[in-house]
Amino acid sequence: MTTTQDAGAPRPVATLEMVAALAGVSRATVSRVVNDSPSVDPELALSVKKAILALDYTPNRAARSLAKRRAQAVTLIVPESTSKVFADPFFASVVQGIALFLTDTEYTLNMVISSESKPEKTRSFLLGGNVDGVLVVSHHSSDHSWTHLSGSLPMVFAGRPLVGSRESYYVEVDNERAAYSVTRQLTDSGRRHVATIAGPQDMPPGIDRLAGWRTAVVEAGLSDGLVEVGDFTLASGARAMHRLLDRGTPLDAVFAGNDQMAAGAYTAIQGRGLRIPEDIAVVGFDDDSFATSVTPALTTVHHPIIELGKKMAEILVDLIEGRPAQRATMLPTSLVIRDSA
Amino acid sequence: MTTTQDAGAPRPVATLEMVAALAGVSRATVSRVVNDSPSVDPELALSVKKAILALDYTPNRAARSLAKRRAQAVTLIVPESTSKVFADPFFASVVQGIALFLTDTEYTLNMVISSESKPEKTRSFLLGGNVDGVLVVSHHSSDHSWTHLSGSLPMVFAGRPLVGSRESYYVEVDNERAAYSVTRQLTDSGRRHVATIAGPQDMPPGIDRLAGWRTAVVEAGLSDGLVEVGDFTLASGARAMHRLLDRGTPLDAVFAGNDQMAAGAYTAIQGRGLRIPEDIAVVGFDDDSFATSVTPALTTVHHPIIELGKKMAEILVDLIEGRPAQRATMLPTSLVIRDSA
DNA sequence: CGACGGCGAGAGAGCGCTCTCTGGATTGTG
DNA sequence: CACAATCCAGAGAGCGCTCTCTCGCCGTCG
Repeated sequence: MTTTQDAGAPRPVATLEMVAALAGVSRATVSRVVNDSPSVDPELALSVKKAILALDYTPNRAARSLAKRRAQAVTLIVPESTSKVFADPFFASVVQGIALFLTDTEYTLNMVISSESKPEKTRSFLLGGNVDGVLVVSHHSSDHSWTHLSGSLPMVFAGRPLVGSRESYYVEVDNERAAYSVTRQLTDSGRRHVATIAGPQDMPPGIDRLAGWRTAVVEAGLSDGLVEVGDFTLASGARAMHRLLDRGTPLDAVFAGNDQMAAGAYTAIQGRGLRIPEDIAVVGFDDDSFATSVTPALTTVHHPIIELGKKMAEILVDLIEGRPAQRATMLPTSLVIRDSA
Repeated sequence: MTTTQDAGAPRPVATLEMVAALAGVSRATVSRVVNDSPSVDPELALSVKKAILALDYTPNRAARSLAKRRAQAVTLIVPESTSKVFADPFFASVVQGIALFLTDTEYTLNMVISSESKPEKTRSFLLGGNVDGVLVVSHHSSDHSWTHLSGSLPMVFAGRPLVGSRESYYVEVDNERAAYSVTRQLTDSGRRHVATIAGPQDMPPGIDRLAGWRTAVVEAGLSDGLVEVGDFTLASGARAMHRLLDRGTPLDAVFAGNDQMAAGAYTAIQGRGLRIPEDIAVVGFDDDSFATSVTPALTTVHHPIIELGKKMAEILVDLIEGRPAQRATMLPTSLVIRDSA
């Protein structure tokens, strides 16, 4: 019914000045209280706080950034290719972790989809002083197109970048070790024909998890030839499993590079009338929503993805604020034993 | 207190002033060129543009917002409950659509996870003039906690809000009609025992799709008693399907409220050795990644989710800029016939 | 008892931009 | 040809905040 007349009702936002007036002090003092700097008379501070409450005052971000020459914002870059698999539970959880950490800070999270078509736009946005730091989340290797920015702007990656890892800040888990240990779960229980559905071999997690599997099977004196590669999607997992099954060689266990592919493997295996884990044991990696939504519940490696996001944000904020941080951060994983192996 | 000796390298960002100096004009003129306002001598404009290029100038967001009294930013609210199912392909695609639209505008997208624990923080952030508009995406009904803000701030919802839909702006598809038509696909092909796995009955899509199914089966003279309710997750779809199968009554077709639940139904059906579509035909809703990653490929309703995100953003920007917009926007759906029915 | 030091609060100068207002040049009109 | 209307660029006042600098007050020391 209402004719939307512009941005709506007069929204009388309180300013620092108004608070100062109400509290009978100078702007500077209010500013000190707001940024709880030391050395403000407690009594005065109290009356300022009351005024703030009374006026429902919120500092204006723009004014603050302008004065501070700090954007008070960090940007999450979503490479376009990733956005297609935005639905990846990995991505989703990382973002969640990041957002969770940032809500307790002064930093705002903004998101840009970096269209490969006009990277210039993204670049100038980032370098234009609109952002204090950058987070890059992607499973893919292509995003190292951003690595070069890390000289001019703090940035943190999810996962070890394929190149330039010595100069970059990143957070990850020890994929290789975790893959090794979950594969051991298979070999230790007597499986003799242990295959793997590996992730893309141009991505560190794909590479490292395959390496961990290989170490385990070789150590157990088994063949390391049962490898098929997928792309971390459910469908690719199913296809890879079919190829494995079509080889006609014995097969009694498989380690999938992530849970989505494991779920795909399930449909292939069960579609052929085979049982899990009786005929073929399956283990995955990530412990995401797929792990528990399949039957039987998947034995997998718990990947602390939300933690990973939080940690990334934490490191970025440290960097922005000039605190020292270590370049590589490893988060612990743990084995989650369920019913599939 | 860290002596923030700004860790970042000297980042010599160009200012309007510098551009003006280089071009030999006043700041005002540069500003006019940047905002391509009319009435600037083309020749002058050209030299300004050259100066901009030469200095790699990017307007400072904070300064601009401060002067304009516009944040030039829109916020996406992610209710905490949703963030748990952030991996929902629906959510992911909507966000993608939003981001895609906004990259071509002056608006920045920022994301907040509204923790139910401290809604006050979110509220004051939104009302503090840090944001020009709000987008709310959630399958759930709880987010109408935000509806009351729509008086003070333009906001657009994904999907019809359960309450207050007359006063809200939202974009959606005609769930009921689409559900009707996909169910017709079942009844028209001679299925006589058409069940449904409905979504939550406290969410408009859940309600409307069930209604569409009901209309179709009643119209075909069939029973409308074969209803089980799920929560839009894969696992719930499987459970609901099992319940349907356990009824012991004849059943030769099922309409799942979304593709994820349809995928869940697949595992239940195939797990019992029944064939799709020979024994039971299955149709879904959304046409998301699940639709094509299952075998046989799912017949479903194409839900233009990315478009929906784009449209939401478009409407929000219209609202912010004072252009008129209609409250309810319906996007067209289409039937996608594959192999499952 | 005067000088000095320390500390807390105020004054005021910006931060980089927008936008209204003004003034001068150009064009149109009687 | 004088005067008004038109147009366009420049001047300058902020937008709301931070932060350095200054000042006034008090306690302490010589």
